[in-house]
Amino acid sequence: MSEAKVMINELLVDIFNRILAIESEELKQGGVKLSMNEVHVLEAVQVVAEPSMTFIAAKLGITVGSLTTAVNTLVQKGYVTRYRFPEDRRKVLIKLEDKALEVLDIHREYHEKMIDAIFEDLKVDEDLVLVQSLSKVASYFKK
Amino acid sequence: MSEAKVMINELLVDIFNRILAIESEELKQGGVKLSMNEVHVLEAVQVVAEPSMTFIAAKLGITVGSLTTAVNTLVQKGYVTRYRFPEDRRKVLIKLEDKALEVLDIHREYHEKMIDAIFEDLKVDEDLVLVQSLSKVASYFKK
DNA sequence: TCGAATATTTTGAAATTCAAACAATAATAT
DNA sequence: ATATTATTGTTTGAATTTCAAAATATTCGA
Repeated sequence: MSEAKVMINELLVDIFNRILAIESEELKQGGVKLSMNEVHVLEAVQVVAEPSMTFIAAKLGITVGSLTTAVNTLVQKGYVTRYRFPEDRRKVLIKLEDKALEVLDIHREYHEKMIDAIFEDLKVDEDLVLVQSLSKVASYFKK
Repeated sequence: MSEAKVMINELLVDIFNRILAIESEELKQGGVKLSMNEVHVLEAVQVVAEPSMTFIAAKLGITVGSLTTAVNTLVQKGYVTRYRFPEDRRKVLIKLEDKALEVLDIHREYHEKMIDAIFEDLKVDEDLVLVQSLSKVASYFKK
């Protein structure tokens, strides 16, 4: 591997290893009582086009069974509610309650700070390269 | 947030959510019986300067107690051994056995394929931008 | 309508995690 | 030297998270 490749690899591994612990710490300081796992479920519900169990689980890379238990506790804590999708009553859709939206606001602020740190000092055409590079990583993981 | 920032954010979240499941699948197909967690422990042992429990746990972003249980099973399965560091007998250092090195070879191949996919079609000066951008993300997470 | 396919929950068990208590060794201060 | 404090790691006890497989409900297609 070339020097740049070795570096990219180490950086990705490092970021991956640290990100969860640090996000978790940030949330705790923001007064949020949920685990990172639970917050990521909320985030996926918000982002996914149709928030059914199957789609949310796919977005998170976990099984639907795992998601069921996660949603159980979130429902119990009052962050989300379940409802049947009228057009296809097999599907269970998840709705975010106000409590969840507050948490997601705090989490989004953290993400924005992170992204700003990345973009600091980058020029416009460099932004483009970064977006394209990350697109490649993402599509590599999707196929 | 600008459009580029929104995209970067979504890409990072996507990559993060998928990477574990896919790495795990790749390993299974390579005939490796270990979980991704266990493989990441081996990886950290290999990378860290002095493979003591504290340093390895810090590299992984988990508590030393959690690492102890992970190392217990890896010792039991014959992938690593523990030994006391003579210069400071409080420290327990971890040594990779041949079995572990084989697994890490398979895992490294996967990482190389991933990195190659990223670098495909990128030009040299674009490589530099990517490295610098990721360095920023990494240093953001370290401070 | 009947059987296959899809969507989700339940079940049972294993893996992973943490915080706090405990034990051993080293460093510092008195 | 010896007591105190700090560092390093393991153990404990409990909670969380995960999965695969079985069970249930609904929809779709023949």
